[in-house]
Amino acid sequence: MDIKTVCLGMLTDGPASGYDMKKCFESSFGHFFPAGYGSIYPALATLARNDLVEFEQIHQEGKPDRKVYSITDKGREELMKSLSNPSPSHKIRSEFLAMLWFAHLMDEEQIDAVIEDRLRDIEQFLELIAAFPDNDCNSAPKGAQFVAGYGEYMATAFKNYIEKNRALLVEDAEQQQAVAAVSR
Amino acid sequence: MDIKTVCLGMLTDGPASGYDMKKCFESSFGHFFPAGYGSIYPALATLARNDLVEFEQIHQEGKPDRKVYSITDKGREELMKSLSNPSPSHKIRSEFLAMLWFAHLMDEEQIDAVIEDRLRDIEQFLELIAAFPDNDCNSAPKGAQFVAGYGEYMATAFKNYIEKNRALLVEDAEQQQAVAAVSR
DNA sequence: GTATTTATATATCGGATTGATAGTATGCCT
DNA sequence: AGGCATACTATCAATCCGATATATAAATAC
Repeated sequence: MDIKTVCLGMLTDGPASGYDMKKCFESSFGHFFPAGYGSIYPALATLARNDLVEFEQIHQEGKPDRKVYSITDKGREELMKSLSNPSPSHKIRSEFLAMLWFAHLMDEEQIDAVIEDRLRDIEQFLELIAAFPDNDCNSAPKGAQFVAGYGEYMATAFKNYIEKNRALLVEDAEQQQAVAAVSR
Repeated sequence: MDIKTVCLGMLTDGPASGYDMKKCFESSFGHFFPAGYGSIYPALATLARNDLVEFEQIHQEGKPDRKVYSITDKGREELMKSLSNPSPSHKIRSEFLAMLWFAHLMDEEQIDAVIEDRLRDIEQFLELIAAFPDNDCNSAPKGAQFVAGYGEYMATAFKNYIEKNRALLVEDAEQQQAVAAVSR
């Protein structure tokens, strides 16, 4: 289940260009499996080299050519093989949490700024997901609904946790400042 | 906030070797910011080259030498600069969710296996975090408590979501099988 | 009426990260 | 005797990521 596999999976829904796929990553997929052009185009090139996808070059007036990719039978086989992996990974990489681990080295303003930024991000994500599936790159089979539901559920939980526990961090900073004031 | 910065942060808690730090990543840090030897040793080498850390080579009888790293004043400055970034990232990369997005291409057994595997993983994580902070690489300041609390809260939420919604995925598979049976 | 931004599309490059592997020595289990 | 765990170091190929380049048209801003 690397980016190549995800691209293959997207193509089971119909032919698409690299640009189309990027939009799909932005609108929904990217929230649990991010990818930019630097990943997508090389992935498609490799897939094509291995005959797992094929493409048709379509000329457009006033716009760059499109390369529309479709999955091949060999590609479908490969995809099925990937989907039979019984223990797919699930990883978080959070500068946010890493930073707050060191909250005792930060001052109150910094902590607040970081937390507000994250809350904004979560809010934005919840808005985006509320528009699902209309907005989306495919017409929401059950799996996609499950995943979108996960996104909403977990984002809400995240928000709740921050709101309930942020005081823990900032009080600590206030306390330290108070201690510092006394010791002066 | 890359791995170099995280290593710097860890060293504010006292000197440590690359091996020590790896253990710290395994026991707690790795759950929101994974890193292996392939990241840690090059990071320490670069930090040392830039005088952000210094190290002492300690010979041991019957064991390989240890390189014990400490943060320098220049390193502390650099760390503070990194901690002033007001919008640290927070990313998920989940083969698990990517796979289930394509649940309609999988059969019931595969889906079940994947979900059971994830539930086992979550359970294991909850056990690990229950042992915090005793078990851990440092004595839990507020920030670390906040982050550990996040881990527990979110893992529990994840478990709940799966348990409440897994039927959605499997029923779908059953339904499809029923449809297939009728059309035969 | 020009300037900037947005949208459509491709693609690549340097740097960062990962997972696997290698090497070396002791001790413990069976 | 063989295999595995622990304690340390370290590197390498493969992959991935963020930023950037290129080109044109339409929309929006100033």
